[in-house]
Amino acid sequence: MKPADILSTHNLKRTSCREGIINAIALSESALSEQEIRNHLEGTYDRTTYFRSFKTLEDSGIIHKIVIDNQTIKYALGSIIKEKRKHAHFYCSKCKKVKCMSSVLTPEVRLPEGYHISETELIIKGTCNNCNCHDE
Amino acid sequence: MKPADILSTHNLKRTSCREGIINAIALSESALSEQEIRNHLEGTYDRTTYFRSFKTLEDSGIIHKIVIDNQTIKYALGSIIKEKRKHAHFYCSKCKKVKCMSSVLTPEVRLPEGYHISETELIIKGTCNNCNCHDE
DNA sequence: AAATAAAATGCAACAATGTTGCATACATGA
DNA sequence: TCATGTATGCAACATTGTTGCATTTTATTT
Repeated sequence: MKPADILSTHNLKRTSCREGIINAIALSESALSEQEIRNHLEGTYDRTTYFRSFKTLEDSGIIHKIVIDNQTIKYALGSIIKEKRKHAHFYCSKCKKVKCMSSVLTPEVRLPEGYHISETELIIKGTCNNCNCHDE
Repeated sequence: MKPADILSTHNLKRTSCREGIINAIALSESALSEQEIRNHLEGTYDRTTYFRSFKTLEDSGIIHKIVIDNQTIKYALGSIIKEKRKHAHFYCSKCKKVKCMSSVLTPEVRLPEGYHISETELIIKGTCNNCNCHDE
């Protein structure tokens, strides 16, 4: 599905910024930071526009935000677009890339009486296959 | 073990700020944000001092940082102090408290060939027993 | 107890991100 | 094409992270 269609499907207006964001993320095999997305886009947009675009796209489930630590925020396509189950995210401390690990699903946890779960995040940190390969 | 002893054990100088931080966290049943810790302390310290104190204490494993999202950062005692295994953290979206869920250990994940794991974080979001109780 | 060396702190300055209000520009359905 | 509801850009401000440097403090040595 094209970025434009994704937006229409979710009753969102088609704007170049939104389409660009979706496109950039869709083309990348790893999750992207705001900065990385900005570099991919042709047009130049205000920070506020990115902020609100991310929010809108996230609210619709088109993208999802992955917070590695408070200085490392990445965006990937949401499960609505890529029919994926809830998966873990891997952060490589060398190349700083974040990849969705579709082979690792987030566990079904059991909490004490009275707790309600809305969301579970599993973040794995380490070094990726690519970085380890170059080392040897 | 008292805050002062914890510091000595780790070859760190005893300062009121560090002791205060450890003390505040130790007395709380939930993880604390910088702001919450600051409110607990008697003395007033510069932001930089907090920043560096957290870093030092974290490097020594005395405390650990829990990043819920980039605007919600909490600190809890490290596993060195409380002999705990790596556990999940629960974030209540109502009361905003973060609790260490010692009953839920982080899973042992298996990644594709070439990946090396240094750390695994499991964050569960939802509503806690206390908040759900008051609802009904 | 005083001196000293090493380390912690406060202050200034700056970067990145988050966030809101408001005027203006734009997309889309009629 | 027009009208309307939105999206955008700009300004302004909050929070957190981060570094350099001068000053103060801790802990050790005399």
